[in-house]
Order: sequence, then structure tokens, then C-alpha cells
Amino acid sequence: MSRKEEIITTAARLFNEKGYKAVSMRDIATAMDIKAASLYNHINGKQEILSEIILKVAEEFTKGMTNVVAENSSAIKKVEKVIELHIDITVNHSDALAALNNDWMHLEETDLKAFVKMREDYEENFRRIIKQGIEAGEIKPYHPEVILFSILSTLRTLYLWYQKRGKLDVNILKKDMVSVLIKGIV
Amino acid sequence: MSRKEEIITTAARLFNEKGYKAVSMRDIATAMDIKAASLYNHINGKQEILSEIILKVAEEFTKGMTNVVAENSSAIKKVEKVIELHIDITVNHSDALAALNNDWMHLEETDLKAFVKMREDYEENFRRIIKQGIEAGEIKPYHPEVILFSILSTLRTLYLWYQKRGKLDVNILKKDMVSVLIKGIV
DNA sequence: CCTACCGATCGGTAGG
DNA sequence: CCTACCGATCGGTAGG
Repeated sequence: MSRKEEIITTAARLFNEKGYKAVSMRDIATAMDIKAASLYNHINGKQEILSEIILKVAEEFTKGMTNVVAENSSAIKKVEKVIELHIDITVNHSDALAALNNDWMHLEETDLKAFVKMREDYEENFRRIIKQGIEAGEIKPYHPEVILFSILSTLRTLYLWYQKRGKLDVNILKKDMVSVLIKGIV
Repeated sequence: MSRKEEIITTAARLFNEKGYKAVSMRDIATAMDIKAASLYNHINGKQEILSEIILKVAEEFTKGMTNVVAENSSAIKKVEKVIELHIDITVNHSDALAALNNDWMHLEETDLKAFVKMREDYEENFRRIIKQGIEAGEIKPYHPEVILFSILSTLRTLYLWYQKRGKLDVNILKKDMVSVLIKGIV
């Protein structure tokens, strides 16, 4: 892991605990046993740290969703794949997900626009899957936005749950979460 | 509305937009067309504003849950009542819910403890309702924690949805949300 | 990677 | 409710 990557993972952990605005460059440096000024030999500023954390994991969601959409399978199967995608990313990047969920509004303009675009595209793809499922008679004809929101809100806050009760085996989580979220709409 | 209440609702709106730490006392004062120093004639400090916002709405949840628990009805009926409680509070205090969800960790020690206690009690009551429902055969025997989490995560982020698509009639929201969240577990 | 430092901004107070 | 101000802390830079 490069020094830059060390800074980013340390920062992600602190941002998760206290939020981006409440963490100072001195906090990050102290956690690494160096001085704040030394951070600037590896990164351009605090904003850059935030954008690396958030955009990297946002791109993982984008790639994952692209794969799901390209699949030749039923809508329900696609929803299952999306749930699994969220669980996998949660397990591997739970600190980054805290920043993505809580601190995205502190991105600077260019990165903010890129992030919002990715999030909107992601939601639109998910919405289309749900609508296709309803049209095919696989999913109950509830208001699609309500279905989208209730599933997505659970998946988005999965990181909180994983951090508190991480002991529960990931496979149990995967199986039960799929059951609870899917069985309600089929 | 007293001047103090004006400060609190103005602050809640700004905290919702940018987060507690990113909003300065000068920001709050400017939004009210006064100077920052004048705020201190009505409140003791920034911390007090945050704690009034969060603890007031936390107490509403506590009271509401107490009423639900005291009811003489089925577990499913109680879950429905909890969902309705969240929707009602979301409609009336959506700014405060943003602070409750995102800025609770910035409460000072005494208030932080009180808040965490209320949240834990609330979750425990909800957990008990779900377990009773499973024992009574009303709710499917999924892992109770997974059911609790998936419903609660949706209810907790309802304010985000309400703020984006508030146009959707509250009664439609109530009906469809109850359907989507409940039908999956019965 | 460090010491030394800068201008800006913060929450808050004194005194009217 | 205001002007004037304070000490602390912030992100960041210069120069080695």
C-alpha cells in the first residue's frame, strides 16, 4: 500500500467516525504518526482525499450495475445480483460507504457533478429493472418508486449494520437479506 | 414562534443542507438577518441548538413507541403503527430527522448518552414486537435482526425521500410503504 | 518528513 | 440586537 493509499484509508476511517468536516488534516496526520504538513507531499489537499474515497467506490457501483444490466436473466434475478453487489462492496469498503452516504455534499463542484450523475444513472438502471419486473408480472404492481426506495435505503445503510454486527456471517446476511427484501415484492 | 424556536428551525434547515459541522453560527445569523452575537441572547451555544433539535424529535419517537407497545393488537398491526409513526414524524419534522440521523455523534456527552439510550430502547421495543410476531406465526421466521434492520433503515431514511418527492400524497405513501414493507415478511 | 508560519474562520464574550 | 474583539483552530505553504 502506497503512502497515498495509507492516507486515504486512514482518512476514510476517521471520516466514518466523525464526519468529513469534523476531521482535521492534523487528526489524519496524528493517526499516522506524522505531521500535517507531511501529508501534502502525497496528496494535494483534503478535498482530494474525499473525492478519491467517494468516487472510487461510486465507480465500483457503476461497473457492477453495468454487469447486472447486461445479464440475460429475469428481473428478480437482477435485483438479487444488485443486492449481492451492495453486500460485497459493503464488506470490502465499509468506511468509504460512510463517506459516500454522508459527506458527498462536501465534494467540490466537478467531483460533485460526476458523483450525482453516477448516482442518478445507478438509480435509473435499478428503476428500469423494477419496472421490467412489474411488466413481466414477476414483481407485484406497487408504486415502483416505493419499491426502489425501500430496497435502496436498506442497501445504502447496510454498512452501518455491518459495522455493528459484522460477526454475522456474510453468507447468512446475503441469504436472509435477499429473502426479506425480495419476498415482499414478488 | 419564539425567537429561540426561530433560531432552532432555521438551524435545522441549514444542518439538513450542509451538516452540523459545516454550518457556522454566522450562517444561522445571516439566514435570520441578524448578527451572530445576537443569537446568544436566546440560546447558550451551538451545542444547545443541536441537542434541542435532536432530543425533541427523539422524544416523539419514544412516546409514539410507548403507545404502540401498550396497544392490545397483533404484532403486524403494531408494525403498521410504527410505520405510520415514522411517516407522521417525517412529514412534520423532516429537517430534524436529518440532524438525528447524521449529526447525533456531535451531541455533547450528557445529551449523547440520553440519545443513545432512547435509540436503543426504541430498537429493543421494535425487536420485541417482531419476535412476538414470529412466535405467534404472524411473521415469517427470518432472522429477526435482518427484518428489524431492513424496515428500520427504510423508515430512517424516509425523510430523504420525502424531501425529494414530497409531492406524492402522504396517504399513498402510507398505504404503499406499509404494503411493501409488510407483505415481504408475512 | 520536519519546523515555522500564514490568513481565514470558528464559537463565543464584553459591554452597551 | 449591535460593534468590537478574543483565543483556538483550520487548511495550506515556504523552505529545508
